[in-house]
Amino acid sequence: MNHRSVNKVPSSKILKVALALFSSRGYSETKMAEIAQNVGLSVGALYLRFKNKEELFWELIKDQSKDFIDRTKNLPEDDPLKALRTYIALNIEYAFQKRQLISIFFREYNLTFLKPLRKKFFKTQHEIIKDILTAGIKRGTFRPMDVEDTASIIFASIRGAILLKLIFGIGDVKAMSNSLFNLITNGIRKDAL
Amino acid sequence: MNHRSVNKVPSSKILKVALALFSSRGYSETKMAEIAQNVGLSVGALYLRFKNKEELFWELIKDQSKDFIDRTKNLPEDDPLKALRTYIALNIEYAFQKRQLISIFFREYNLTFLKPLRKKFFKTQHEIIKDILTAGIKRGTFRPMDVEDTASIIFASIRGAILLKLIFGIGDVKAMSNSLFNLITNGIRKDAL
DNA sequence: TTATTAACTGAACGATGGTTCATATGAACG
DNA sequence: CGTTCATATGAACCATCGTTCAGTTAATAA
Repeated sequence: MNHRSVNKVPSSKILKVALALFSSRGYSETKMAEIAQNVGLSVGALYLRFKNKEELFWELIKDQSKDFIDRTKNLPEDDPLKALRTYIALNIEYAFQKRQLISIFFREYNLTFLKPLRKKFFKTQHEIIKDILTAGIKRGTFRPMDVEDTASIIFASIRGAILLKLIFGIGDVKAMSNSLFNLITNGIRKDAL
Repeated sequence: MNHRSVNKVPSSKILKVALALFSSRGYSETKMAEIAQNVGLSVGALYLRFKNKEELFWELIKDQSKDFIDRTKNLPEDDPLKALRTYIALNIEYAFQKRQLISIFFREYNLTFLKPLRKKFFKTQHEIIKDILTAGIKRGTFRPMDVEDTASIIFASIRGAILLKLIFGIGDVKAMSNSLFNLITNGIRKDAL
C-alpha cells in the first residue's frame, strides 16, 4: 500500500448511486455532476475512477448483469410443466428484484450499445423456452405446436408482464407469475379442444 | 388571402418527416436542424410553425393518435372468441401499420409527457379486454378466472408481442396474431385440466 | 518532520444544440 | 410599380453538460 491508497468512497458505492439515478431519470437526464454530488465526490474524482460517462454506465450494467448467470440452468428435465412454472417465476422474480437494471433496459431503448445485450438475452431465453416446449411435446404434456413461434410469444408475454409491472406498478409479483403460467398452460377456454 | 400566405412546405410534411426521424433516432437524438434540412426549410422557419421542439413533437403525436379512434368499438357482443380474435388482430395490425408512432411510445420511455397517454391507453384497453372476458365467462365459453389479472396479462402479452416485432423484427404479423390468440385461448397443454 | 505521490477538487474549456432575431424574399394588393 | 407583410433565412446567442487540468490535500515512507 503506497501513499494514500484508500478511496474516499468505494467505487461500488458510485455504481450503486449511479444505478439508482440512471434507472429513475434515464441515461441522458442523469448528469455527471449529479452523480458526483449524490456520491459525495467531485466531478473530477469520478473521472479518476471511470474514463467517461459511458464507461461508468457500462461498468454498472456489467456489474448488475453478472449474477444473472443462469439461475435458469437447472430446470427439471423430466417435468415440463414444472420447468415452465419455475422458469416464469424465476424470470419475474429476478426482474422485480433487479428492477433498476431491467428498467434501464426497457428505458434506454436508443442506447445502441445495449442492443447486442438485448439480442443475446432474447436468443438465450428463446432457446430455453424452446427446450421446455419440445420436451413437453415429446412427453405428451403439451400439444403439438410451432415451437419457434410459441416460444417467441411466451418470451414476449413474460417481458410484457414485467414491463407492465415496472411501468405502471400494476400487479403483484406472485399473482402475476401464477396468472401468466395459468394463461400459458391452460388458456382461457373452458374446454380446450 | 393576404400577402404571401402560402407556405413553402406544408406543416403536414414537417410532421411526417419529423415522425420518421423521431421514431428512428429517438427524441433527443433528433436535432431541429436535422428536421429542417430533411424538410427543406431553415431552422427559423420551423419555429414559425411550432413554438419549440416539444410542441412539434406533441403535435405529431396528437396527429398520429387521432385516428386510433376506437376501431375496437364494434366487436361482436355475442361471440367472445371471435371478439378476442378480432381484438388481437386489430391491435397487432394497427401497431404494425402505425409502427413509427408505437416505436416512439416504447422508445421514449422517459418523456414524462407521454406517461398520461400510456396510462389512458392501458385503462381503455384493459376495460375492453375485461368486457370480452366477462361476456365469455357468462356465456360459458371461458372458464371462471380473475378477470382483472387476466386482462392485465393479456394486455401485457399483446404489447410484448408488438415490442418483439418492433425491436427485433421477429415474427410475421398474421402468424403472430394467430399464435397469440391460440396461446391465450387454448394454452399449450394437451388436455386442459 | 519532511518528501512523496495517490486521491481529490472545482473552475474553466469546448462542443453541442435549442432558440432568437435582424434581415431578406416575394406574393398580393392598390 | 411600389408598398405591405407573411414567410423564410441562418448566423449569433446562450444554456447545458461532458471532460480536463492546474492546484490542493493527506496518508505513508523515510
